[in-house]
Amino acid sequence: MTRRVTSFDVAARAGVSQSAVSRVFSGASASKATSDKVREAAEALGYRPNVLARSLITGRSRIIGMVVAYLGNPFYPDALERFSREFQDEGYHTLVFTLPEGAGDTDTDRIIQQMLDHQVDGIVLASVGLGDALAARCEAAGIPVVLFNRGQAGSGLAQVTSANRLGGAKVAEFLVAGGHTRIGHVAGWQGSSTGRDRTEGFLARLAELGQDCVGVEDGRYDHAEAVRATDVLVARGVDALFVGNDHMAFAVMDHLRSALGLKIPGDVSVVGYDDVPMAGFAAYDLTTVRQPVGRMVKATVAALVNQIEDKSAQAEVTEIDGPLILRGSARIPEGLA
Amino acid sequence: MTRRVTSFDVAARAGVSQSAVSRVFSGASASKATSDKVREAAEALGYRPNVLARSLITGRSRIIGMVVAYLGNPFYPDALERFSREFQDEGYHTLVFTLPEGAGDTDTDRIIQQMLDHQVDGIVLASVGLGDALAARCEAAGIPVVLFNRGQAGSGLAQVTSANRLGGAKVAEFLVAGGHTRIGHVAGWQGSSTGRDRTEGFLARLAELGQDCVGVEDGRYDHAEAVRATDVLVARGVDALFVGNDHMAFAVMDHLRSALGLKIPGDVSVVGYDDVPMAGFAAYDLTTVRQPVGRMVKATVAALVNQIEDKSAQAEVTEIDGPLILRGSARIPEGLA
DNA sequence: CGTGATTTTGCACACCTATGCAAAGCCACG
DNA sequence: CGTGGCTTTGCATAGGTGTGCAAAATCACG
Repeated sequence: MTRRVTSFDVAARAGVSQSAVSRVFSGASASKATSDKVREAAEALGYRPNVLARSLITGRSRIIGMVVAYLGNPFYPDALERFSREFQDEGYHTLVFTLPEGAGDTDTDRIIQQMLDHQVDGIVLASVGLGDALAARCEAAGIPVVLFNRGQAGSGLAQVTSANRLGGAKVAEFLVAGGHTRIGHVAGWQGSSTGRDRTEGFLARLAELGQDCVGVEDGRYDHAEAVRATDVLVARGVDALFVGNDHMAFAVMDHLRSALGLKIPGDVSVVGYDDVPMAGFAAYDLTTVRQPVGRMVKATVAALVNQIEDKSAQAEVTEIDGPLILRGSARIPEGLA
Repeated sequence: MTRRVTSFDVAARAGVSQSAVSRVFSGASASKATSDKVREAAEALGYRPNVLARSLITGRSRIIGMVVAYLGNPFYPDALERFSREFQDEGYHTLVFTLPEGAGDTDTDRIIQQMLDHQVDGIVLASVGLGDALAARCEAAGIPVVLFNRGQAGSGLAQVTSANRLGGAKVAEFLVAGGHTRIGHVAGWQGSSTGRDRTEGFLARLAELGQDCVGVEDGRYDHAEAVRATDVLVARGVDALFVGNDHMAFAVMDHLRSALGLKIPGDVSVVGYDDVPMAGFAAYDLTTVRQPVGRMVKATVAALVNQIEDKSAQAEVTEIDGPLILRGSARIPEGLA
């Protein structure tokens, strides 16, 4: 185990002081001459600055804490992968924190502490299921936070979501235009802003169009709950279902077709939300509102980096619109094909 | 921004030296009396040891570098989530590194350097697609490495996989027992040990049973390639397909049913590999060989932690057997129902 | 060449904890 | 009470970098 090569070694070889080496590598001012000498020596010795020592002294780790709760919904792995890439490009790295199943306050506190311990420069809260306590405590710790795919009214926190109300409204218009009269809604978890907003936008537009909603059942973003909700709504004789996210929509479709023997969209139209890759698979061919993950991630990264580098920057609230993707799981209105 | 509370602050308040504080928190010997005083003072001040300073001096960061390439295959998010949990339980954290699409040597080198920069204590290479160069360089850097779901013969590296040859063999037996006579194989990428092993085990057992294989096409773990392979094999009149992983199997099934109008398992039986959660969804109901993710992850974590804590520990090669899960995508032999 | 303005450089210290070493404390036993 | 063995404690330093400050070097200009 050969000892690490330090800035002193480079300094000695280049015939300058250690601080000169430091300055060259941290981008501070240095004359062309010394800069060249230093780089050459560093190259020869294979020197790389020690990130830990640097972080210790600057108080900035160039690490982003990423809190996720449930990667079973394919929307999140997709986002995570993009986050990792984007942050890498910005010179940051991604430390993943996973919240246990039934995350209590104890767990939340532990996670926060661990993030503080590692002196993360910023935090992405990427799960709808995270308690407000977490966000509040991050904020209190003075670390920039951006909520991803999750809002929190009046929190003053930066947040990036898709235009959930608008998205819900689009679905309402689409289903009504399709001639559906008995429309039901398997809602996303109503404890989450994302779930609530989609539901609100959907119901509001439905009302504006003079349509009743046959029923709203909270699917809690859960497979089994979604199935239960489907049973309830089918019993009321729905001819269309708006499901709070794609992941639940798959469960709903499976149940409709296999257990209940219904045709999609013959008997029931189904519309989802997210447009995860799987939604395009032929087995589901799901009509759904696209969340533009790519742009959402970019916006989140930009907002976070901005806050990190300029602490006075105020938290932005970003909503990104996404189109309704027409596929085969829902009857398509005349003239839209 | 209030200054961090350091071990000196705690020491002052507790009336002991800084080293006493350090010893209490690093688990070294200390008398009950001082230990109590220190803990009390720490509690009162809200002290937590600075991980960076600790890492700097001990040379151990308690961070694991996790290299993944493609989270689109749901097997990996599942694994990642479990890794994160398991490592958290062991007091480690997970730094995620994402390999760009067409990862060249330049990218590889950059990733390695970044991991070295952060002084990760260990590395999990969790993708079949990673070049050997990466593994070799990690090894050379003297950092413990474990290959997850990926082998490399003669590399001397620790590795954890499922029993891929055996799994392939099980599928062969199952399909033959089911009375299939024109069996084809959409193989996993033959550049990966995982893909090769499954194929070898499958073909070998098929031969032992006196069955020909109608054809083997490399699906490269890719959606489009799998579809292409399916076309080729269907043209040769297959009545059963063994597909190298579930992710491709979904594409194959979609194509068989939607584009080619074939019934599963009426016209063609399909068997996959992995048993990702989606395989159980009614739309696919895929018969497949289960990779026991939970146990594989635990084994990987154990092996890595073991290597980290005892550098002389030699690299183990672990193969974990998984059962064939019978579902509806393939004809079930008499007497097995 | 002299002088002031500006850039570059080196010194020394800070960041915060772990740990080797020696001194001090404790205990038991004769 | 004295002595030896063992545990506990404090001192001082290392780990590798960034940065304020003052000295030195460079530059521009009269």
